[in-house]
Amino acid sequence: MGRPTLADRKDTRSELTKVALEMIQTKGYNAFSYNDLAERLNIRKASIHYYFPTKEDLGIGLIQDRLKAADVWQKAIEDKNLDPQGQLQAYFDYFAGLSQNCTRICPVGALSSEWGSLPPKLQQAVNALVKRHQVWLSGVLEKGRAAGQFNKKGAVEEQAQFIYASVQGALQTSRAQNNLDYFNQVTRQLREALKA
Amino acid sequence: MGRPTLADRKDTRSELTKVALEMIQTKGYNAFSYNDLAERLNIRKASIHYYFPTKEDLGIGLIQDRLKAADVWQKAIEDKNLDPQGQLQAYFDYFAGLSQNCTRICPVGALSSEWGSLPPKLQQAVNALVKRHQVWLSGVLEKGRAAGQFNKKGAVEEQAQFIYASVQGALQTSRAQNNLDYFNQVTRQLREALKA
DNA sequence: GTCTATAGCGGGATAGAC
DNA sequence: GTCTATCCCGCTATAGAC
Repeated sequence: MGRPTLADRKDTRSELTKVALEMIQTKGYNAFSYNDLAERLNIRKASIHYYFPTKEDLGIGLIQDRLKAADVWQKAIEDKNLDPQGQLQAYFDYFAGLSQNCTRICPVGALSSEWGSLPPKLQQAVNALVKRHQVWLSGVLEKGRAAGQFNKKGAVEEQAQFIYASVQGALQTSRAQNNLDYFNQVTRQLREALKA
Repeated sequence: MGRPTLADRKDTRSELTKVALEMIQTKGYNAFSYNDLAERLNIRKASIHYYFPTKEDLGIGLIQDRLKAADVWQKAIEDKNLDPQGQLQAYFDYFAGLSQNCTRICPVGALSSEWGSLPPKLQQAVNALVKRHQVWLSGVLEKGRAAGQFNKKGAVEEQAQFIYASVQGALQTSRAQNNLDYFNQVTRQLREALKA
């Protein structure tokens, strides 16, 4: 382990995925470059290839980071002992916070919109993350049904898809309208639609 | 089937917006080039600048085309004398068809996801189209409420936003999962949520 | 209205020094 | 691990002939 050149950076790799994530959320996958990242981190763009030989590798690595972050988030929620209603609300709150005053959307939604231009392995990584979200939502719905908090219209998996799609679309349209109320109105109606 | 040639092209401008539209729907705004368009139309890329001096002009022109197409579609729906329920279903059917077997999404959703990389005037054009959709949806909901077909939970504008966001998100996730049932499940649940 | 030719820039990626 | 230097490519856009 060599001495870091820049004293204020602990982990270049995680800084890279963090900034790349932000750029995907704000501009999209095809609108940022290694040069953009290099300027933000104050390094040369060639250095980025040490961590991520190709941009595809960077995209995949970044999505895998989100997969781990989802694990951490889900465990943290578990520890709060919220009821299913509260867990669903925490999910909505997470995305409302991610929005950063209508400047960012979900990276998965961003990548899904550029689907046809993504390398297949990156598509697979995105898909795995979508599945993870939907499985978690299905679990929450299942528990909520048992607790009498949610209705039983259709399979939980279908309701999970409904929630997921609506949240993604709401984040995007909310940003385009520059109005976070848009997002909140959608989640309010989702809660209503799921009520027992 | 060969490419369109000079002989069977009636209107280069409309061919350009048509192909650019398709590419935005499949790959996104930042993932297609004038060269891509030139190859598809079998012309040289410099010729495209005659119609659209900049890519921004092309994007705006293409969205304005969609605005006109929305007018035409809405008038055609009017002529069918469908009840509000039927009009809403026609709206869903329109997007299911636009999906082209999970290869395309709504161009507005695509552009919304790349928001931070779009020129301001293109953002404005996109916003106008979103508004048009939501105003139409609000009108349908209003009539449907009067006819006792829809519930009156919240303002029609809020329900219109809910529908719009869910459709956009459903198209995108449907494609990522390569499963058009995904889209249909979401619209089914939307109908359920709106029921009187 | 479409062409050829090219300017000018920025993209991802690599080689090799340190 | 980060650097400099560089390659090759594709991009948007322009000039000017036809």
